[in-house]
Amino acid sequence: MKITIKDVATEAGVSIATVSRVLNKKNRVKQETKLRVQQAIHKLNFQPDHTARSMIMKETRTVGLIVPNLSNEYWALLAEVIQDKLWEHGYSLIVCSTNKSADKEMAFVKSFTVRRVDGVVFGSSTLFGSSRHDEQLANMLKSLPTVSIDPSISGLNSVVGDNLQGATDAVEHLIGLGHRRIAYIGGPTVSKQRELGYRNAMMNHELPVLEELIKRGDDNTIAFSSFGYHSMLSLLESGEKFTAVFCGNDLIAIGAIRALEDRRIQVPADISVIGYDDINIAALYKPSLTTVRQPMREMGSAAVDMLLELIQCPDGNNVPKKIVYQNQLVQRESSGPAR
Amino acid sequence: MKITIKDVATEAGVSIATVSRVLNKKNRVKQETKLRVQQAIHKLNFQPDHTARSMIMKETRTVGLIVPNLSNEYWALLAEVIQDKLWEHGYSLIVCSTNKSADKEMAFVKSFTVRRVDGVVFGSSTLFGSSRHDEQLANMLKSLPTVSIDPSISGLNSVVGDNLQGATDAVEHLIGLGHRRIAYIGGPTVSKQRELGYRNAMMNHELPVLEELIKRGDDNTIAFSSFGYHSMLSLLESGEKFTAVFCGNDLIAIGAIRALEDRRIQVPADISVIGYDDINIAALYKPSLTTVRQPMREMGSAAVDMLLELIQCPDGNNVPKKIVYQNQLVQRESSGPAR
DNA sequence: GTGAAAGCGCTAACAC
DNA sequence: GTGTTAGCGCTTTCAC
Repeated sequence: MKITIKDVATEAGVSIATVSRVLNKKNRVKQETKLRVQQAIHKLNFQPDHTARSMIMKETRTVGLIVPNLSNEYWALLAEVIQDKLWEHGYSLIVCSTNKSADKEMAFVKSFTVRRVDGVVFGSSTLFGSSRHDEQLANMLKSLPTVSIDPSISGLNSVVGDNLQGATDAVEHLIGLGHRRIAYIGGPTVSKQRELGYRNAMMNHELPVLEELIKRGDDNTIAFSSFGYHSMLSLLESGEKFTAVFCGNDLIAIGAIRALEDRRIQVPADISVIGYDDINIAALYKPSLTTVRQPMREMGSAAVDMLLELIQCPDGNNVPKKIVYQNQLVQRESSGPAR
Repeated sequence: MKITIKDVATEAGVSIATVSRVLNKKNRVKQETKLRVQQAIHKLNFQPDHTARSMIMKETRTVGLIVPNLSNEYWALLAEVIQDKLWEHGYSLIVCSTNKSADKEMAFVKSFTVRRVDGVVFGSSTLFGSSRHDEQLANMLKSLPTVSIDPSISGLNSVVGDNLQGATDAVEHLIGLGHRRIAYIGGPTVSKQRELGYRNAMMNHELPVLEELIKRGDDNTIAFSSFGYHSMLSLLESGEKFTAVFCGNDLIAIGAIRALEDRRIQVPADISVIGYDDINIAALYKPSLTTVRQPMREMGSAAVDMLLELIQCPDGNNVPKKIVYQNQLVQRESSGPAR
């Protein structure tokens, strides 16, 4: 049988109200009774029921997190940072990974409302369109204190990385190195902003954007690295000339490099390759990857700050904010001067 | 104002009990009233309060997970698998990462009891000794339906990988390739079983275990890859001869390979390297890593099965079980015949 | 300072 | 079939 506040009250010879008072250290209790109660608590090893408390206080001290998956380092790190910071403020984190299923996404949010979480952090790479489904999801999200990471959903607070700028910088770095024919391998579920950055840089320098040099793919189930591998192969086989390739993320870049090596093409001597995200392995890979860093720790931390503020003053001004983090080019071995 | 069961009852012109009945589809309700209630629920967009329900039902449909960290692919994958499977059974997952802090570990478990989670999955690489602290932790864990992953704590159900056997196989593979002087780089927080496997294989073949060829390290804060890098450097500088090295995990192996490459030593032509875990990058790395695979998906899935059983029949036979998964050697490019 | 009592939103007897 | 009522374990007025 679980120990309740009643047992403690009996043990200490006081009323449950008094026990509650020492538990919440709000109203002052006579030092002597307080001590008696504390002893009783200790003796019975009483743990106040969080569930009952939640019901009255109308707060669960729980927040929900939605991410596409955890096997992606990017999201795993985010989850870790968020959990860590939330914990410092007394909150627990329910983590949900969608595996890119829109249905699950919806079901998770629904479960968050039912569970009365105090807030939610929404990270998702499913492209937010204006479909019936997305609209419905956005509405559910809006009824909860929510901050969105990465997709910036109109009407919601969000923290995002400047993918457009990061991608532009990456491609301009390539152009600065003398490259003119630059390919782009985007991959499924990669931010459209990155492709846009590629186009932006090319246009800025009046370089033609050749659709033959662009690979996108839409198969969610394929691993990024193998997508990169096969895209590179098909690029090579197309016969189109190019001296550099900008990839939608690091895993794609690694796959692409593998394909080049298999064909005895040197990186960066023959072809330069750039990735995105700066995952752990980027610095360790051989050749180490030139890439663009998303400041995940900062983004996660900022998201928590925003969320906590939303939770604490629900009536605060509700003009949605967006925090945009700069993405930084990290030059390493995989990019070099054009032949 | 939140919509409650009362509002629905009023709207539908029935009592709250009837609403509850259609909600729980237990006792049968007249088709007609049921319809009226459902319409009211829909119209008011009523979401039954999970918190209130939990209090009565004495179950929160929540389980807690403790892992050292999420930035480690190994644990991230585990968390993902567990969350996924739990969700299918209607449970949510609270994820906590300890960053190897014993204090946090304890605090998390305490919060789990307070939050009345229905069960906990405990994964931790902190070596379980018999210290005062560990004993206390084990006791708290035992008061909850718990299954432990990796450390097998006496008195708890657990699912583990056979690190001893996996490591033995790896080193015997090296020995089979003609290697005689084999080094071991263990790293902080790496399962002791792996070192034991190394020693086991050496002994099986009557090969001397040279302490000079063993690197362990105890600095929790250092990244595995850089630990591998520096350990390899120090091994090289020690002047001791060796033709192969078995590493405590893949990241350490990658660090070690980087060090060898920096010294213009070829892998595997000059020195063979083996890792452990078979993380994603292992197959992608150049050279691809010979390693030992821990079947994380299976382990996570088994843990959930065990936990669910524990939760569903708390009075079941309580002889703790342990499921041991074989670890499989995966031969790739980084190991080859001894010179 | 402290206790009695009224709920929080729901489920589960127990009547009718 | 459906309504009434008594809680679940706590916090919080409101008296004293």
